[in-house]
Amino acid sequence: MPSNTINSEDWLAALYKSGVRVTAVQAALIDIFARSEVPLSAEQAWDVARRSRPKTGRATVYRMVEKLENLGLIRRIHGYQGCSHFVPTLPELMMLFICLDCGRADYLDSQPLDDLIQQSEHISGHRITDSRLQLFGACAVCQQIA
Amino acid sequence: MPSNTINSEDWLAALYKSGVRVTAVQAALIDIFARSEVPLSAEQAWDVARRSRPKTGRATVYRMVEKLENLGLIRRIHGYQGCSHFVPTLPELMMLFICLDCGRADYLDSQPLDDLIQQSEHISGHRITDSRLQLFGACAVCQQIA
DNA sequence: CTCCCTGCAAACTGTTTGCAAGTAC
DNA sequence: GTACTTGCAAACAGTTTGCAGGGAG
Repeated sequence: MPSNTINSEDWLAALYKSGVRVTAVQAALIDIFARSEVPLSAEQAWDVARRSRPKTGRATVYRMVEKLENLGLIRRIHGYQGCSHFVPTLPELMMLFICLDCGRADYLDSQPLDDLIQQSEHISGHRITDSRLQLFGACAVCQQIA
Repeated sequence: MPSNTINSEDWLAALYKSGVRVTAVQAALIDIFARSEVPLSAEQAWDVARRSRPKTGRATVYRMVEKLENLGLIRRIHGYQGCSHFVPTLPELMMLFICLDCGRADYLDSQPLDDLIQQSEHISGHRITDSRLQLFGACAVCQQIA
């Protein structure tokens, strides 16, 4: 299904630019998030990281996740299973669909959402500066299987 | 601003109908959520509850919040400050705006969201069974003040 | 009278912090 | 060499669980 194509090198470059020192742990973590087909929590990322680097510290992963989130490279998703899972951020595509069967995330064109927000701003009189939309259901593939 | 008009009696009736025993603590908690102008966490609801009933147990509040959520009387919001705050559920109005200045919640007409979801279903091929949309910004009142 | 609800305390989970040693630059 | 990172262990916060006593139906 969705091809969350992320370029690890871009991420490393972004980290470097932000003044963060680029280390092996970081490169590993970035790779883990970039490659994962499903949203990962910090805890899960830690588990994966230890498979190749057993001595990786838990706190390191949590700190790294925080940095990646602050830099906007990963994005926290707010869903059924809690609010501690992250997906790589794809530029300008914020509308996220999560399949409740296979767990995979798909990024949808967010233009309709932008329109909706503009419309709501007009009607309500509020100034809307940020939004979170998550969609849940069965993805095209899982519908076939079921 | 928004008038989250909730009828406590309806809630108690819903509880009663669900087989839950109606007690003083429950009535108090329902009142707290119904009256609050801002989303409350279980912890915060506990704090409020103890003002009038100092011996109220923390666990009781957590259990009660869970029940109210399961019954659909309150709804967890997913926002900036975390994902552990709740607002009373207003029937059929799921689109929630949270003011980042005053913290208050406003319910917007969710029809546009329903349309958007239908549209996305068509385009993506996924079957969408649930959604979470949260909007953030400055409410009409806070814009005046600033 | 029965069973659910309550309060208390302890357990648990996910996350954060402090610190000495290590490492990028 | 300097300052940011790391791993470890301990601290922490929010939430859950077990249990004995109390109250609703």
